[in-house]
Amino acid sequence: MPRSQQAGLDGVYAAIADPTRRAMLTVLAGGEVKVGTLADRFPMSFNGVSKHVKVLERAGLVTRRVHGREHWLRLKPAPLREAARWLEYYRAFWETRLDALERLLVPRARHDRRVRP
Amino acid sequence: MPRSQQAGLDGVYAAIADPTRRAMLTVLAGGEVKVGTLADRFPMSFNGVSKHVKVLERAGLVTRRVHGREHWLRLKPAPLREAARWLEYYRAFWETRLDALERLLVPRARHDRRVRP
DNA sequence: ACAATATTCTACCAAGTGGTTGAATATATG
DNA sequence: CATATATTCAACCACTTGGTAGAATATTGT
Repeated sequence: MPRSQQAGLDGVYAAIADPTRRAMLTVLAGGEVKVGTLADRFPMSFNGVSKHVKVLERAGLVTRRVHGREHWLRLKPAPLREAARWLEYYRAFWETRLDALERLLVPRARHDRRVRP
Repeated sequence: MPRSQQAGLDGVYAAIADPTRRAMLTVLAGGEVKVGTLADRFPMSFNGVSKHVKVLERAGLVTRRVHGREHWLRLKPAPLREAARWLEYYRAFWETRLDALERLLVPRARHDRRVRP
């Protein structure tokens, strides 16, 4: 799988590495909320929240619908699916290579043959 | 699931958010390598590589076995398993809530009933 | 003992992050 | 119109990050 397809995921992993932003996604999963409503739920300045939202937007995890002076935020699950898929793909790939290596190095210590006392 | 159990994963997600470090994990999946050998494979100073390795170590993804003047690095897949598990868990959680909401809001536009012309 | 090797540690730099405050902008309401 | 509301933008701060270079440390080989 080409590096180019992977590039977009950097932002997603970076975004979910922050517990505040994960908490925001959980709030967003309950439906659209305004930036201000989101800000009320976090022990942080309005602007602090606004910045986190921008990070989530840049990662493609959240979209914004401006209605008058209100900005409504909506969770976009697609990049999460991608991120989960890739992580699992790589996890399996890395682990398989590692397991294969171990099988090569450890010369098959059979379980059904007892060591002579 | 308590927040405390989640805390360790921040480092893992942050670590894999960097493509250089993901590439390093792929190299490490091929078996133990010295820091220097790893450094030879990346277009970066030895010290740069050493720093990335420390990030991977702090995230628990890599362990170090010092043998004389050589430091051998080994991939530890356990935190990756955890990270993949949690990401999938949350992905499903967020998406399920979102889907439930959509089912609530969109009042079941049946497919098998045609609109009158 | 000496020189080469493998590595970290310290210091530095530019850029990014997480957070703040204050000003600016756009919109709604009296 | 004037004012309150919802939000961004700009500046700033302390800290982290990704990278560099140079000095220090530990080990090996001659």
